[in-house]
Parts: sequence; structure tokens; C-alpha cells
Amino acid sequence: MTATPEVASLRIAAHLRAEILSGRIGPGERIRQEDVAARLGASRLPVREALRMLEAEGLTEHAANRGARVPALTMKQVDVLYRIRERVEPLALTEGLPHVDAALLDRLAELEARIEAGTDVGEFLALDREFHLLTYSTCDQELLTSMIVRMWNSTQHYRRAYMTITGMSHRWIVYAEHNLLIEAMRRGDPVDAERYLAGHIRRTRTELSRHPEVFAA
Amino acid sequence: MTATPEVASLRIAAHLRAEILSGRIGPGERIRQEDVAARLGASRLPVREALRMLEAEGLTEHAANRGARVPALTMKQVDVLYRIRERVEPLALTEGLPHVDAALLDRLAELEARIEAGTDVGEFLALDREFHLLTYSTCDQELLTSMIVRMWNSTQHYRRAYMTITGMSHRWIVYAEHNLLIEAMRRGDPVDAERYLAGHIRRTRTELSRHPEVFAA
DNA sequence: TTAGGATAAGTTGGATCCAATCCAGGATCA
DNA sequence: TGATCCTGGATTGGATCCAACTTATCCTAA
Repeated sequence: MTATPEVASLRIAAHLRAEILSGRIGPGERIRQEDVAARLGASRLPVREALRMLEAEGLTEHAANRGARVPALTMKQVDVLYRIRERVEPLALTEGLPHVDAALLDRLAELEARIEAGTDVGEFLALDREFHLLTYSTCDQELLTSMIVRMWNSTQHYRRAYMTITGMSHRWIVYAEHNLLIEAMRRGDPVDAERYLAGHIRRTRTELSRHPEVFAA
Repeated sequence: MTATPEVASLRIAAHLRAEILSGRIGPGERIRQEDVAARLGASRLPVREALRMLEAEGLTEHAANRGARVPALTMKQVDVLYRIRERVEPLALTEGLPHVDAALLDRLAELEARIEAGTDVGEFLALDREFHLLTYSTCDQELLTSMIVRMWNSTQHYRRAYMTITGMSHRWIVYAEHNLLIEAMRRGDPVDAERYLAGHIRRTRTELSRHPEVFAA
């Protein structure tokens, strides 16, 4: 996405972020400062700063003298995160809708085509994330979009776990929702766009709630 | 509120947080690590960590090699924050409503009485904040409530500036909204409670939008 | 055998020192 | 005269060393 930053703390943060989002570091797993420092060839200090940054993004949690770990969310916590998304993401959509142009709609359609053509779970997750974040890209309100990214990051692992378990069944529902969303955006209709998006998130939430085995005790 | 933490970084963070929320450090103002370290009798290191924590709370912003400062928000940014609050805070209310008991309602009524009796702007701001956060206290979803606190913190300065300019006029509207909110909570009615709360936040937003002199260029 | 406590290892928090970066002011040259 | 480049001060980023805390283990005693 971006070039590796020259500042060590940012570089380390980017590395750890990728490891957490990809699932190489899972929920509940501990992150020792010295391990990371040795692995990335730096002292513990920039690692500490990086962990603070990730904490701000909801990717790690800290306790004094007890170190950092990736939060293990309960089903209730993920459920609430999805309820927040149901209310916040439609706002980002509406805020950005006036600035959506044809080029963006084309990119969305192209992404959706790749989503429908794909068969790999990891690929689907990445493309789906890219698709939705792209629908918010014209919003241009850092406070709002960063909040949304945080929520996507926090729930990334559970989305992957769910997808891995359930596989590709009923994927046509996602495709239909995505295409209706694109079409509403093409019409510039914020009411319809919000409705399809909220429904999309809500349906995902209710499906997740049928798989408690994905979550922490 | 809580006892001063034994960990230096937390203590420094608490100190800076209070200074920012009280307005002693205003938007756009720079925070130099060495100044804070000298003033609070610590090295720069815990100050750096404290600034990272505050960044996570939206109270400061950082740039590499350029230090930390309190963000100066534009009117548009505050407007969007209020639109987010309009959607998210009603959710916290509904989530916590089943666990609201008589004792909590009594405390809310008592707080509202003190709000209506007060004449000082600073006191009003503190009590109003306490009132609303108390209505979310039974929600018990850390991810949701911390998000709400962040938004209150980020907009604190502009609320104070607005109140200082407009004074105490039309305060009866706030009282009426608060009392209707308490009453809806007493009935355990999430629909009405959400409606009154969303209206309360929305009205504040539209009033703020009539005072562009409060915001950054 | 188990509960309790002391101890030691491992990990994080903090202080000091050094390096890298940014910014402003002034000198130089076209 | 004006723009550009350089240099010095100020400030942040990073490394190393030391202190404090947490936790697990082992030993002792009931």
C-alpha cells in the first residue's frame, strides 16, 4: 500500500499490523517487546511506541507491567461492534456520496467482479474490505474513516474464522447486496444506499451470531 | 475520579488529559516533551508514552520529528463528530437500558436538578457530561463507551467555547430534553429514549453550526 | 497431599545519553 | 533585490543500562 516508513516505530507498527490482520498473530496471543525488537533489528523502544499506536487502532491491548496482547473478543463484543458499524458506516456513505464519480463506480464494479470470480477465502476477505473502504473513500473525514477502519481491524479475525468455517455457501447474497449498493450509489440515492449497506452489515451480524464457536469464552 | 496511578506514563497522561479537557491547553497548541517532563518531574520517555495514549483518545495528534499538538478541528469535523454521536450514543442507551435500575434514575434526576440549579458555565459542562455518560453506564461495553468518551473529549473545547459565547440563554430546552430522556428511561422505552437523545444531540449540532467563529479556519 | 509463602527468572517501565530531523535565520550569488 | 543554499539551534527518535513489577516454581509446614 505505502512505502515502508523511514521512522522505525512506524515501520514496526506496519509490520505488526500486517501480522495481526493476516492472522499470523491471533486473538489472545501475547506480544513480547524483546521478541519483536530482535526479529526486526531494533531496540525495544520503538517497539513500545509501535504497540501504543496499534492499541490506538484497537489491534492490541496493554496492561501495566503485563505486556501487550491481541484482544480476544467475546461474541457480545463483536455483536456490538457490528451494531456500531450498522449505524456509522451508512453515515460515511452518505457523507461521501456527493463526491462519488464515474471512475470510482467503475473501480467498485471491477472489484465486485473480482470478488465474484474468486474462490479463495483470504482473497475474498481482502477484496471485500477493499470494496467497502472504497465506498467510503470520498467521505474524506479522517475521524470517521479511521473509526471505521478500527472496527474492521478489530473484527477481521472473526470474519476470517467465520468464512473459513462456512466456506463459500450463499455467497450470491453478498453479491446481490454489493450490486444493489453500487446501483444506489450510481443513482446518488443516500437513503437506498444506507439501507442496503445497513442490511448487509446486519445480516452478517446475525449470521455470525449463529457461530459462537468462533469467539472467545 | 480515580487515585493517581503509580505508573508514571499513566499519571502524566492523566495530568495532560485534565489540562486539555479543562482548556488550559487549547486547540492547535503545541506540547513539548521536555516541558512536560520537567514540569512533572520525569524523563521524556514516559511523556512520549503518555502522548501516544492521548493520541489514541483523540486528544493529541503527532507528526514524525514535529511533535505533538492538540488538534484544532474545523466546523465540518465537529459537525461530523456530532453526526456520529447522533447515531452511536442512542445505541449505547438502548444497550444499557435493560440494566437501568431505580437507583440510577435517582442519580440522574439529582444530577439534572443540580444542572438546573447551576449558573456557572464550567459547572454546567462538567455536570452535563456526567449526566450523559451516566445514562450509558449500564451499557458495559468498553469498546462502545470508550468510543463515546473519545468523541466527547474531542469536542469538549468547542462545547465550552459555544457555551461561553451564548451564555445561559434557552437553557430550558436542554432541561426539557434531559427530563424527557429520564422519563423515557424510567419507562424502559428504547425507541423514545433514542429519539429524545438523538434530537438533543442534533439540536446541539445545528446550534453549533450557527457559530463558525468557534472553530479553526 | 495441599496450601501458603519466599525466591528467582523473565518481562516491562524509566532514565540518561547520543543520533537524526526540522526549522529559522543569515550569507552568498545570480 | 530576490531566491537559494547553508548552518546552527531546538526538538524529537532511538539505543543502552538499570529498576520495578509480575509470575511461576519450589520448598516448607500443617
